[in-house]
Amino acid sequence: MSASDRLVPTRRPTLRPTTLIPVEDWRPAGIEDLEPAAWQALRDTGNVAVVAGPGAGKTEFLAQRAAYLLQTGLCPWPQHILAISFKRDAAANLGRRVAARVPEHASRFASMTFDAFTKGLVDRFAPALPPDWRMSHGYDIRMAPDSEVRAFLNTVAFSAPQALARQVGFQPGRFVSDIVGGWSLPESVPTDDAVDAVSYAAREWWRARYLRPGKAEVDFVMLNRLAELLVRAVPRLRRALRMTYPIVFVDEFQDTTSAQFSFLASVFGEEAAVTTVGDSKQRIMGWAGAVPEAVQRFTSTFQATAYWLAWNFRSSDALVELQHVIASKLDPTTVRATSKATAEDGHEPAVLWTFSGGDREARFIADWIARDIAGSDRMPADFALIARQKVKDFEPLFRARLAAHGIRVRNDDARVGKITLQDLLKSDTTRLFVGLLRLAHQPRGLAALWQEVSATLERVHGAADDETAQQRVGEDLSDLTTRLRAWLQAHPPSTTSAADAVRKVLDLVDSAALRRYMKATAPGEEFDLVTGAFEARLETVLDGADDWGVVLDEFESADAVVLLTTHRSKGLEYHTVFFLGIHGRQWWALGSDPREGTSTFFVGLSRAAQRLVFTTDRSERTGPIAAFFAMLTEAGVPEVDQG
DNA sequence: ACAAAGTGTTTTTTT
DNA sequence: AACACTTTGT
Repeated sequence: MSASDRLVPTRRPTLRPTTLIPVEDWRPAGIEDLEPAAWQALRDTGNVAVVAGPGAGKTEFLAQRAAYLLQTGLCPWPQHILAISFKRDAAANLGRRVAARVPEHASRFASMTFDAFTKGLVDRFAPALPPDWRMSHGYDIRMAPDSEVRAFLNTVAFSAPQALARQVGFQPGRFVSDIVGGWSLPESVPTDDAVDAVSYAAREWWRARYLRPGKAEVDFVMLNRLAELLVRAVPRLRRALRMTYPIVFVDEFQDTTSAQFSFLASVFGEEAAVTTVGDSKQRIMGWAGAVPEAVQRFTSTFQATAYWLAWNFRSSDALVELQHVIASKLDPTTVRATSKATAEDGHEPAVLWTFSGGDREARFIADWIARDIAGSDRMPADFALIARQKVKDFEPLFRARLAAHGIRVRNDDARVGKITLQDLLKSDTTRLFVGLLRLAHQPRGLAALWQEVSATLERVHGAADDETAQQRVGEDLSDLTTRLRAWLQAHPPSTTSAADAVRKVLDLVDSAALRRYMKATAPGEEFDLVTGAFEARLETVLDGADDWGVVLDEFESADAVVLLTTHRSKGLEYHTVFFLGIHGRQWWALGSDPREGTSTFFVGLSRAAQRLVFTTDRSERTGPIAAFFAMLTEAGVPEVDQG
């Protein structure tokens, strides 16, 4: 999808709905009911700040509010709702949820990331930038590494006028997010040096990377600033945006950066009805530039009404109780949530296990998980191993100990070739290759996968709206899988190299067309990097396998115990969570920022639906980490020494 | 050649 | 805070 398609949705003409539901008759679809505060927030047509703790169903709330506004005509045809998320995953999830709830209105719900939206504006309207900021040779996207920011700040301190030289010593880690992100571009580039340090440094930054001969170089913060300038400088654009999107949603608002906040205020500050959802107790991106009190700032700047959701659909009553102890430390005014999840019998909800060493810990937990799976209908994917940082260090031990029970471990952040496992597994190229191999290996019973693969191939060959072309793609796919099947049968995994397998697949598909398609639809996803990583992953999983089905299962590791950082775990949930490494070495930053550290602790422990196991070693419990143990004691979490 | 001193990293997403 | 790695000093 190109940027212009996203900005003003033109995919296909939206049919005007014939029937609208009267406001008083509207009922939520797909769920039983909403809590009273959610009903109020849903019906509030002004700016709304929804404060919702873990498990409150933020995505569901937004989907229901979208359904309500679209079905009752409060967001009248042909106007759209713009839903902004931070991650692509979250944007896609919300879009899918709305499509499931109100398919007839889904085309008027635009769910995208902040960066996709601002980049789309820049790409479409760059020629309308004020003369000083006009691009002559396009731009490249490149994030400056910390070292480069450091070097830049040194140069600036050296070249700055005497009066400013001392003040431009900005923190390199915060410079782009706070200083560049907080500086609104003036319509003409200031020529006067005798300004404040912020304007001086920001202008120099733009000079070095953007206002230079040749191709400009930008990061997403700069794209945001350019988009904000465009909307400010081109009144017709601002009007068009407000006409198209009278309703705006922003998810995970506690993580909003200076630039994003200022963009929202500038574009949708008046007229549009903005709904934000978030939980300041889960603000763990402060170090990356999240503004300290985004929710409060929103409420005052946008004169929004705040609503507090108090139901928890995720966690059992006992775990909600535990969460409340920690939540109260972060915000003493927090109201205790009400668990709407059924507590399973026979579980100890929360416990602290102490171990004498990492190997002992991995073995004990692996045995425990294996026993639990054997005695229940749970799967490996119901278990998560969460740690504050450096999960890579935990990986080998847990992998080995769980493998002894035939259980896989997946670390989505692990490097495969030059990308992460997560990026590899999510890539369309990978999904296509794995799909083809699966269809070739197992010809029957994979109708849904056949659908997915042929849909991808139709898009690759531009056959989406052409029935004869679609038929040809279908025939080609049959032929391709037949030939690949013969090859797989002749080449068992044990005697095959990953390089040969990748070469075979690339040989059978129209790889030139695929490369072109990927370049157009996923420009950030380098085809060669993905195929390289695909080969690397395949090589590792080929090792010792004697069946292609097993190889593919191992490749995807869809059903595996996941190993992830607390940050990555945000928004996810698992039946059983092992929160590893409750000690000072993992939590070294707790002393310097107790608020953010405690929030990180809160995020991690609130992922558990039924069972939560904290683990630690026998090291000292003094220092800042003592606060965690005090909270666990206060919550009545028993401690068991497991040797 | 080796020790001391210094630096970077840790938690991350966005086309 | 703690560890890995690099640069500097003797």
